[in-house]
Amino acid sequence: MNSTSTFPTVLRELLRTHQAFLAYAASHVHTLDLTLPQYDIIITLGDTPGMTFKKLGEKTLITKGTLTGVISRLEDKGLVQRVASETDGRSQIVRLTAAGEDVYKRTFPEHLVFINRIFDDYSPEDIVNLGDTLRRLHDAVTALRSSGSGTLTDETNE
Amino acid sequence: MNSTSTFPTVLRELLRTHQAFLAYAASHVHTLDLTLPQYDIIITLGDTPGMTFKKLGEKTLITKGTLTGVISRLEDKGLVQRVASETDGRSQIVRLTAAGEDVYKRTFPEHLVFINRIFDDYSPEDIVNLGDTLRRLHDAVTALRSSGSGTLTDETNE
DNA sequence: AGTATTTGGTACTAATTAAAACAATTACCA
DNA sequence: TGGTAATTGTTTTAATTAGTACCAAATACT
Repeated sequence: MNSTSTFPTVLRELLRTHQAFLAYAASHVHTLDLTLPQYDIIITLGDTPGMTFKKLGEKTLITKGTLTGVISRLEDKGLVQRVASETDGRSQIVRLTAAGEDVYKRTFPEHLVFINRIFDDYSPEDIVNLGDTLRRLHDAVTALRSSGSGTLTDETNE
Repeated sequence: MNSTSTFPTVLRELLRTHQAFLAYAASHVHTLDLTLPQYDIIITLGDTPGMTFKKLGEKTLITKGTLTGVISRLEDKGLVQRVASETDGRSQIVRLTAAGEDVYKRTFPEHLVFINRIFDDYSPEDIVNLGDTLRRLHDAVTALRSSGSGTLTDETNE
């Protein structure tokens, strides 16, 4: 009824749902001896010729400082490699090694099946509505973030 | 169209929305020289006589191992205190100190206004629908988690 | 009573996270 | 052209996170 009720209820549900999804996804990824962010990198680089740290961070929503560590650990495992960009002396290109490609091709299809099992009871329309609902909330938050009190930049997609 | 499209689209939106909300909330909480989990503890303990580590973890969705560190840091700041339970020798009761109560009473109302600004363009019905949508997704995930491959217990809400 | 199991909290490790400071490079612009 | 600003990735720090092992207290079960 009053405005104080929306915060604890609705937004806790957002956190709870997010956590539940991460735990579910991690239960599969951990069988591959990879962490969730590490696997996120693998599937983002899959079927691409590699990409810049900057673009990789935008796609995976991982901050550049964090990304350095994640990539280094994947490099130690021999799954990705850094290549200096030829056009920009500041940039590093990250791409899968042969071993990384192998992990991607071998595990991604089953990962997709595992994840999509969540939506077994969703109709195509339900999924569209879910996406719309989340996008609206996202837009409502980011609209405030730019005008509010933070100094965060508005990171649009590509 | 095919099933591979649901994962990257819809679930990325969940992560993106979650991150955007955390960044927005943190922009306010950081002005209080507190982290988000720390402030979460403060507002959870506010208007209560204190509660057990276990219950505090359930309400804030923070794992017990993590909770020990967060509470210790709040204790160092003089905002909460540990009290041994009188009925159960294993339990510790965590409760706000006078200083903690003061922070809570002084900042929570404005925090609520800050957060609820997100829903300025939402009708009461929109908010109910948002909650329902998130809860359905949460239930879909946890239903799999118990039958799937993890050993996680089903933590129902009281 | 007496042992076994469970429970509540702590300690420890590896990884992620955000934030700020930094070096190298590029872009801009007057 | 020369100097300033912006960008890219690394480094460092403090905090959170999940997970495991561990300890003490409480409960269950003979």
